[in-house]
Amino acid sequence: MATRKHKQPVCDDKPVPLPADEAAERLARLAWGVAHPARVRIVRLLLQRDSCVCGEIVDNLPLAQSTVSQHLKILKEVGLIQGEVDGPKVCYCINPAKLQELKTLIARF
Amino acid sequence: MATRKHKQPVCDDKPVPLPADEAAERLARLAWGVAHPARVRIVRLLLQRDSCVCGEIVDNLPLAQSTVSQHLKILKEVGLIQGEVDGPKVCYCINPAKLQELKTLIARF
DNA sequence: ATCGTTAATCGTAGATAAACGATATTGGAG
DNA sequence: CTCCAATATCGTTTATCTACGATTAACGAT
Repeated sequence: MATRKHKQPVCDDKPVPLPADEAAERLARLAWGVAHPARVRIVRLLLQRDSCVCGEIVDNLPLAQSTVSQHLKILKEVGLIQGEVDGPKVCYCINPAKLQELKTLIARF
Repeated sequence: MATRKHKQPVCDDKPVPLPADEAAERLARLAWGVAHPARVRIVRLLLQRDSCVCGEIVDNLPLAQSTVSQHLKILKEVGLIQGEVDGPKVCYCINPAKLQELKTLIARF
């Protein structure tokens, strides 16, 4: 996608379509974070209980522990959640700022 | 994902975790529709011009016509846009109801 | 009837995602 | 120090996405 080698008069009438592109990528990335039922449920769960040990999340999803761990990783990478090590456990919680950003960007659609 | 053969007491204390799951899938599917920069831009474009011939969309994206056509197909499948044949051209427009649904579901997060 | 334009579909290649089991890693208990 | 429980990571398999060019289908106009 990022190569941009086709179409577009390159630099004629329009100012340039790139500024909108960066915004599009941020929104796409955030949307992507919740573009899977398991991840939607994880976010919901974290919002309800406000914080949640990984094991609880696993128990609430019909997925293997390793799979859940991967989804958590994705959500972390996107920035929607953050995990804090608490002894042998890891406590996850929502990153309100990022969630708000997602809400705002979608709302402004 | 859909096989559900791990974890969860299957059918004990909880009424059943499926109602929430269905909602999660609807949201995930809608989010998925805009989980790609090109599709975000298409939606934006359609909102600006309120209707748009396919060719214009192609001209506004750094992608081949066939690729754009695929993204349009995805957006159509998700229900966010609809296309109407107009002679040899196809005029796309937003499906306001679906977009609203997406907004609402995200806002209620 | 044929041609040119527009858009969808086909076929393919490469990248990424999703899921799992198995294996490491970490930290607290004994 | 050793063991156990909780997570993360690895390796693999299968499926889906993304992108492209080429082809097909649909329509208007000549």
